[in-house]
Amino acid sequence: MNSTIKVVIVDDHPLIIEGLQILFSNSEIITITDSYSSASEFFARDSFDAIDLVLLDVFLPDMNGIDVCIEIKKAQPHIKVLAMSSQAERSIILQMIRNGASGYLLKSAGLAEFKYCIENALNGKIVFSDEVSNLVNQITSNDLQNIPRLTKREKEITILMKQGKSTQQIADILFLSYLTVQTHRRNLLNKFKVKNGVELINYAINNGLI
Amino acid sequence: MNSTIKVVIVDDHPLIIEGLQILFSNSEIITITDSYSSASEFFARDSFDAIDLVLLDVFLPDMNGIDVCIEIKKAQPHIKVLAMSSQAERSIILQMIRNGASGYLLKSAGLAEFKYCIENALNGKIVFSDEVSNLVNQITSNDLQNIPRLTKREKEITILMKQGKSTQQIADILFLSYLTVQTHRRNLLNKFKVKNGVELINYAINNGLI
DNA sequence: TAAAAAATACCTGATTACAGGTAGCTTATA
DNA sequence: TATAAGCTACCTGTAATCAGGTATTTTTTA
Repeated sequence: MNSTIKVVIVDDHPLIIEGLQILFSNSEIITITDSYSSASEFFARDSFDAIDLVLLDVFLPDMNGIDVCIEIKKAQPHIKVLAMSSQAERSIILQMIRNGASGYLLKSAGLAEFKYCIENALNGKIVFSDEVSNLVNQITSNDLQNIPRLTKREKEITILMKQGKSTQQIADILFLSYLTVQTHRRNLLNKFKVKNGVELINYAINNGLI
Repeated sequence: MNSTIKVVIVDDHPLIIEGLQILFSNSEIITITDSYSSASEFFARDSFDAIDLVLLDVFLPDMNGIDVCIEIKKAQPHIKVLAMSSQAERSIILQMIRNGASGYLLKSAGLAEFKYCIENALNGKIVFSDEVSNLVNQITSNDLQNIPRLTKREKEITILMKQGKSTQQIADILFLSYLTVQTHRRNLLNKFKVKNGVELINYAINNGLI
């Protein structure tokens, strides 16, 4: 029986993958078994049984890390997910943890932190790299309220709004009725309790929704 | 005589440093001679003569990459500077190049891109990793002219707009006439050649104006 | 497969933003 | 001290957004 921890990496930065592989190449506890540069590549795996933990980049080219985390935990609850990012954004950290992630690491974390966090995540702990810990400690009840998520259509429309497109232009681009886009816009404003498009975009950017 | 290219890394991500060192460990052309995790560590070197190129992270804990680049090029013009970042922000790319950097690489770039860019930067070329190239190619005459800067009043109003405040609310907050705020809004849209407030805010954020 | 969520579409009225022009006053700066 | 740049303010008309309600169809999920 093999008792090493089997870790896969999902990150679109080849350098990070290289670095992690070197880091754990001599480890008898942790083995990097595979690495993927996109979410879809990862999900295309044949089997997920032999995975103990996923080191997951928060910003991937095809999906955002929160959605990836949700999908992994839904389909393979035995897999621990450790989020990695270059920046520590409170809202993203919170959403990750809320959706089942075992922790959040900054890529600027030291090598020892990586090892420590992976091992402790496997033991069921919620782990953060040092800088993130400080942020997490500052979290108030205010931050704990759920941030509504965007549906596929809503995301499309939000991105077009961000580009300065008008309701009519968005309708033309997405082949929808002007009235449908109007409805989506209204739903978005209600959903996030904002008063206009400018505030909506600002909120969406700050919370990593687009 | 030694003809290898001597490269130093300035980056606060240990993983990236590891990755780059591995990447070039077998190279006969490129040698990583040193690495630093902050700008001040780098500037504390005894001598800069033996450096051909600096791989410079744009976001460092103590200084921003643009200022580091300016200092390097001022004190040691013979050193080529290659900027590295996780994100491709047009305004930062432009400012880097304007201040003497030889190129801009995304950390998500492939290993081959890193090699290619370092070698060509040494030959005096301006180099970009693939994704960045696309962005740079999109730079139109619109972007090449200097980005207009915000006046004090305009900045106040832009920030309030970002918060979702209406023209009337902004007028109340700043003790101005509704009509005055209207004029400022119009000037802002003209100045940045955008069509509406959403686009304005997006532009301002992307270009570090607010 | 039934229930819930998402996407689609329409109507109406009120509010706000956008676009054009004009102009006096203040504050830097050449 | 000119001259430019910035700030202030007004008028008018058009276009777009916001806010309320309703409702059918499709897709997802329990």
